[in-house]
Amino acid sequence: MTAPLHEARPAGVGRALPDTQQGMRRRNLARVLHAVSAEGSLSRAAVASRIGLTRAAVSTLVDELIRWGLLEELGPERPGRVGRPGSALAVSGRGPAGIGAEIGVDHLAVCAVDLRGAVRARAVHRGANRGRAPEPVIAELTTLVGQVVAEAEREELWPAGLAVAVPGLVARDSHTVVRAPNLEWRDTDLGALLPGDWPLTVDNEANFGALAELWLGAGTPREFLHVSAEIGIGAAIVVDGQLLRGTRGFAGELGHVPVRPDGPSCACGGRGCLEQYAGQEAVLRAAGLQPREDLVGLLAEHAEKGEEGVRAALRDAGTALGIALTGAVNLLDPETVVLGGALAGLSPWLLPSLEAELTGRTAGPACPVAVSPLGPEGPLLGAAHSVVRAVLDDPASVTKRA
Amino acid sequence: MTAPLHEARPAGVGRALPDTQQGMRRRNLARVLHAVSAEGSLSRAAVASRIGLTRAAVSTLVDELIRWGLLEELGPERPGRVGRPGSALAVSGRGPAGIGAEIGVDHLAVCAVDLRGAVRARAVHRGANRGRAPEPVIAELTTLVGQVVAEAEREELWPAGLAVAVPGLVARDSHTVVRAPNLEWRDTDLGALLPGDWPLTVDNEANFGALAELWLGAGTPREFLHVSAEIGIGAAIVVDGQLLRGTRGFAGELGHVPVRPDGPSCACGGRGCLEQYAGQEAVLRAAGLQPREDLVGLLAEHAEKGEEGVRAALRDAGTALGIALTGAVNLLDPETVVLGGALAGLSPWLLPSLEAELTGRTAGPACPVAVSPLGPEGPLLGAAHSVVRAVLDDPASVTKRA
DNA sequence: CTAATTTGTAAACGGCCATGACGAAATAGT
DNA sequence: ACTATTTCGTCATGGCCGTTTACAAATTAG
Repeated sequence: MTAPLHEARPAGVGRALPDTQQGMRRRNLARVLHAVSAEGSLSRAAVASRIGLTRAAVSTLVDELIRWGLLEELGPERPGRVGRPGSALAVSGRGPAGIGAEIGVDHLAVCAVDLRGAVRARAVHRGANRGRAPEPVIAELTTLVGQVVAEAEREELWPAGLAVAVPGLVARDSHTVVRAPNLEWRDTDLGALLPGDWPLTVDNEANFGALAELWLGAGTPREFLHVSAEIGIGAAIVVDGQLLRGTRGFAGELGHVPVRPDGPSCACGGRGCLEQYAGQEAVLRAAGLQPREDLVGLLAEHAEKGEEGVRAALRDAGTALGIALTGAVNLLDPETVVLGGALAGLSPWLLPSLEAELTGRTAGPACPVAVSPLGPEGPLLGAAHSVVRAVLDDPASVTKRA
Repeated sequence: MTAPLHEARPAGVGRALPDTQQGMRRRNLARVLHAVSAEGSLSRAAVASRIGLTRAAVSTLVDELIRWGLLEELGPERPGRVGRPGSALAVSGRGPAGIGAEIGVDHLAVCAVDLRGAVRARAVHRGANRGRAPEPVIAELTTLVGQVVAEAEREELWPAGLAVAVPGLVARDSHTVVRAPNLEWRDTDLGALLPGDWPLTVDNEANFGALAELWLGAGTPREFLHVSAEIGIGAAIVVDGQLLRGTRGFAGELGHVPVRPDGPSCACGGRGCLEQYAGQEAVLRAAGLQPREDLVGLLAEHAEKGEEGVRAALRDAGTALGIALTGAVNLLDPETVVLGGALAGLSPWLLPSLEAELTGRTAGPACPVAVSPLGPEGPLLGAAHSVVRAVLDDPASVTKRA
């Protein structure tokens, strides 16, 4: 059977560039870089056979990537087979770096990641940001960025872009934070506040967390649901290796999926939304605890001590999550569900009831549920890596800037 | 801000082909054909400016497409502006044709669609197929296909492929019907039964229906949810102009989204699934009617007469649908929801309660709900058009076959 | 030590789009 | 009516890019 090729507007490098010889070259540069990056170390001949070009063509492409400082020659490979050994190539550890930043409710963090994916510099600033005006927060963040950039530059890296993860809604393809309830920011344009001549990306921390899971997670599928609870409960949906954002960018609002249609009414206008059962406020209330800054730690502490009320509250939250996820899994048929963010820390008490609900409501084999190994680092790493991926996906872009 | 190019494995023509000059040519041929097809009639210069190539390049591409019989020269355009008028090009009405077939519970249908999208031949065979063995049904279908192909050939069309819509689950990228409850077929390989040297595609009728909506619907968005009820209740999810199939191909199982978690238990193992409230059986039972062949007609008749029991049953089904769709809309943020298949015919009685539920449970503007204008024709047209799209997406493929 | 194998590179080749120029066919202005 | 202008389609030229072919280098097998 012939593979169906239905598609009208292909995404990514494949077609965003005009289909001319220059575009072709540019895409092939990306393919070479991707191949080496994926394998860690590869000879020219290996790259050629992997991406379907000839050795001669790959040679010229590699030359160019080396000239741009994106690829390095490691020297002859250890010969295991007959024939002349290849010369190992690796992605450079001294080229461009992705700068990731995170604006948290109680901290700011910045890190630099090189093309190999290694974190090469980082800086953290603790301190509650809830209710503070954007300007001083961004000023602090700017100095942190400056520190990290300086440290990266000492290691012969240069910043290729800045990506900022924020705990709130970000307008699609913009730098504007539409609403960040936990910071109490509204319609804040970070582009105007952040200095820098680099490309800037601003996105929701949940999205970056999911992307981190996609890029860094162990044995990561290309199709999964990444659930996190920071502000409300959000699910980032990854389909075919890409984030599903929705028409208005509101996709993934798992928190307002109806769990019990006649349940308590919700701020969204609905009734019995998941957030009424598994949201932070709801769980705290059910557990009979007073809120403080580190809610996850609070809950985990008490649950650890074996307090039945707290455990029951978390169990019930898990059940509600399981019901909502059953719906999501039936709709999307993902390979796995990953619990990230605050949910990762509470998973010991959430998972049993969650999985019971999920398997009980599924005919065939239930969708496996995993806990994110990245934990709270996800968003920051995802942000930094998003910049790195941009370079990997279009290496020519690094020469297009002064 | 630079557009993020994140993507690792791009889909479609864009990268499936090796990135060589031949591939480039092939993609550009597709772009020219797409442009003309989208606009109906276009001059070479207009195509050039639209797809970003030069007039000279487009000229040679057009020449090739004309030589292959995919494009036609209509003659000089009516000049409205200064300058020499262009020579209008149109997609040929005498080239390849897509043959679509539908295996329904009470009918077989076949049609031929030309590259312009016009239905040029069709044949229908009424008769209940429930419980019949696959072989005689396929034999009947084969003769219908023969008739349609003969008729198409009289109009100087030649079949470029056959796509079959079946009311059941089809294994991904295969010709095997895993399960078709209403036909009572299991693990039936249509590839072995259907003759022909053409490319064959077999898929679920709901999927083809959604694709028809995507390709033929009025003002069709690239991101929507197509809900249909044939066997069970299914939703085809279209994201960025492509069908979201899920890891195992089971995506879109709206029928088993939990609506009332403590409701009646369902064959799927869950409780309170949508199907328990809006499935055909459930609605019939609630309406107090005896099943017969044409269930939609039956329900519509009685509802039309104003029978309160029937209307109430449909109202309740609409409510349940609304609850399930609220969850789906929150997750996916589609541009619209389209009711197709049996639901389209019953929409007058379903819509009010469905929309009430959907708007009541949404904070911002609710996702609009539309009724498919294609109605029962959807799957058949979608199947035929899928073949046409395959040609449009890779015109060079028509010369690659003897 | 020779034959076989594999790697990387160089030169010639061919395909494809861009560039620039030209004739053709329409409109706009005088 | 006639010329200038604009736009269209095509042709010849040139540059870019991957392929093909050939060859030297480096390793293993015998």
